[in-house]
Amino acid sequence: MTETAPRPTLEAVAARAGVSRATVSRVVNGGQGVREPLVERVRRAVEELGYVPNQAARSLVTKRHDAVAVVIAEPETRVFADPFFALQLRGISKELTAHDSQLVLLLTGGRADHARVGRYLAGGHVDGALVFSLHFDDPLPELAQRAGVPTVFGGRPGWGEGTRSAVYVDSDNRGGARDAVRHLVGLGRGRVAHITGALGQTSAVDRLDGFRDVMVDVDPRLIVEGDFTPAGGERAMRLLLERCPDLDAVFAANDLTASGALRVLRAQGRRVPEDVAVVGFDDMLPVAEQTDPPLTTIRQDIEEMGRLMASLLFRALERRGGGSYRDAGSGVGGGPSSVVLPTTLVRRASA
Amino acid sequence: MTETAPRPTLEAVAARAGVSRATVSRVVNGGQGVREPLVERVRRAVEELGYVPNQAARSLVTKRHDAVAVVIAEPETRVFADPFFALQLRGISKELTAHDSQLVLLLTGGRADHARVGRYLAGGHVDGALVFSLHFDDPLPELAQRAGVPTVFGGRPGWGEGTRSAVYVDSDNRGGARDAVRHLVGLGRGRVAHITGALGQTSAVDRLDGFRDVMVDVDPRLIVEGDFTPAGGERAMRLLLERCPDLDAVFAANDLTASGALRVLRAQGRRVPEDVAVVGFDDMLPVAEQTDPPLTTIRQDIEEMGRLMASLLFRALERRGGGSYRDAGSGVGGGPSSVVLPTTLVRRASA
DNA sequence: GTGAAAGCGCTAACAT
DNA sequence: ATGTTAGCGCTTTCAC
Repeated sequence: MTETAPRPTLEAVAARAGVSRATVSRVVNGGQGVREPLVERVRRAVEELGYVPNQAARSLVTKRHDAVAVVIAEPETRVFADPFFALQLRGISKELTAHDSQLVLLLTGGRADHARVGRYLAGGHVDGALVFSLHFDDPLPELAQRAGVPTVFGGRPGWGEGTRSAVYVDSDNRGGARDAVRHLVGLGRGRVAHITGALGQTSAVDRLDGFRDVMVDVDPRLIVEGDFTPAGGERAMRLLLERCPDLDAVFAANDLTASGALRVLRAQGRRVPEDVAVVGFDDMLPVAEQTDPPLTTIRQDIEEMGRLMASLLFRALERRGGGSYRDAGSGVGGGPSSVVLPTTLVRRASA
Repeated sequence: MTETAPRPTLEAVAARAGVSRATVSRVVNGGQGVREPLVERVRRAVEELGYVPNQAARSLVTKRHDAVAVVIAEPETRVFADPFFALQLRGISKELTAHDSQLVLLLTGGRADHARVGRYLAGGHVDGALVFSLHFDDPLPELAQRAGVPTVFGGRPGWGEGTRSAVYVDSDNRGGARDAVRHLVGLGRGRVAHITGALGQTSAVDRLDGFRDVMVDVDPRLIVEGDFTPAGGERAMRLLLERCPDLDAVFAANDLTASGALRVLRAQGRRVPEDVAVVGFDDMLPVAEQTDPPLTTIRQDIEEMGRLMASLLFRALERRGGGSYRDAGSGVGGGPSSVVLPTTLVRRASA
């Protein structure tokens, strides 16, 4: 175990350098308006003492934390099983680094954690929050709101109370779904099935809506609920083949679901795409390119979504000038507004 | 974007309840030694104002943060591609929740991030740190040490300067590897190959040592370096088949590596386990059970490792009584010491 | 049992 | 350009 070194304070550095605390503070924070010889003396003292500013003390007065919370409303197991989050975090991470902000990841796998997360956000540990994977009944938007923490959502939140003015970044789920289904129809398929995502999330609902936009009056047995996991895809596919052995195409709500469906199709001797054409959603490379056959899917730029979320958050932070974020943006009009990113069809072998 | 509510302070609550700040503080922190009617009044005021303590202010005086940093020295893409981390985090998460501590995840994908992580740790945001996936040249142990933050490592750290007294939790990598290789030998295999992990990490080195313990004087061409990823496993397996077409068994440094190796073996028409027997390491269920054929492997209880790391950290925190951790443990003798967990062979179809 | 007051370590006016 | 000083919001002696 590491030793307990009693950390030196500003005071100590000042004493050592023979200057006032204010001067040390100035040097530590960029050294503006301090003459060279003094800067040098202070720097040396800092070095010798191994001084590092106490952030709690600093935040107390500046109201800044240089940290942003990323809240993911899923249990660890799902978060880490789905490459989706990795990509999104990557985008966020890049943007935060550019703003010299720390990324603080909070996973909230269940009701019990919510209180803790709420306390953390309200406790003033972070300048803002990026919240993902919201479910319809989720209290998180409320919590963030009441905590007074500027928040940007990943994916359109379901309409909760205080969510009307929420800023979010989303993909054009409905439009992408329409493209996927039109592609299948264009291939001459008439019995197109849909395995939905977890319908507690707007992305799943939107994709279902897109499916329906094209397949009006579809046989309801051709729609089965999944949950965005491979296992869910397998289950749904089996059910589908049982109920509608004559289906000739499947639109799966995401690539993971499609991969499960493909396994079942192969196991039951259906050839893809000859007998059944399959289209996924996400274009998660490690999944879509590894399936057999490789997956035709709807691409969304997930990393960019993450980057954009962080970027919107910083824009908001600058506007409100919270704490010392006083290099406020030009700030004409209201805060930043939501963004919906386009999707594109990526054709591989499965459809 | 959420609105900016000016957060109420202790002072405000005190005024509203008609008591002193001290009393409010007492109530907020458990209400010991305050009479019932007052407690009630204060509670109501807290409720009405939506008061939440400012953690920066609190930490400034208590020196406690009720938060623990988990530092993973890998880029996001790897962290999220490897179920290993998910499991470990799960164990940690459980233990932290039990201690009502927040988990703050810091990913450090490159040299550039190290400074930021170091500053974060030294800045006094957390009570302790749990550090993973260390590489030999990693400056992280040094940083944590100098930051004066109690730290527990996941996996034996390579011997850096200040690492002599490091506390860590590890699996018996060497012993497990021996078991794996002995199992293969017991199956009558004579040409046993080894695909190593990333040799910059002690776990990979220890497993290689275990392999060598059993296969003394092994043909050096039977050892190929991998990197703990499926792609690395594929690459290594191809090289192995080219150099030693007569090999009849493979011990892969982890399950992910084994899965890559299996793909190549199948593609090249080798039957597993008839022609080539394969053993992995980790017993990562989503991987080991899904391969074709299911993988014989060495199980380590990863979740338990995580739980244990957190548990050791808390024990250390209690001992040092840092800040108000004054319910110090019985504290006889030195701090907690490292733990090495046993492994077990899990037999499936591949060997 | 309750309140008054002294800081925790830092930044930001304000003086000089 | 540098120093002095007043807090930031909270906990914690110490009196009452």
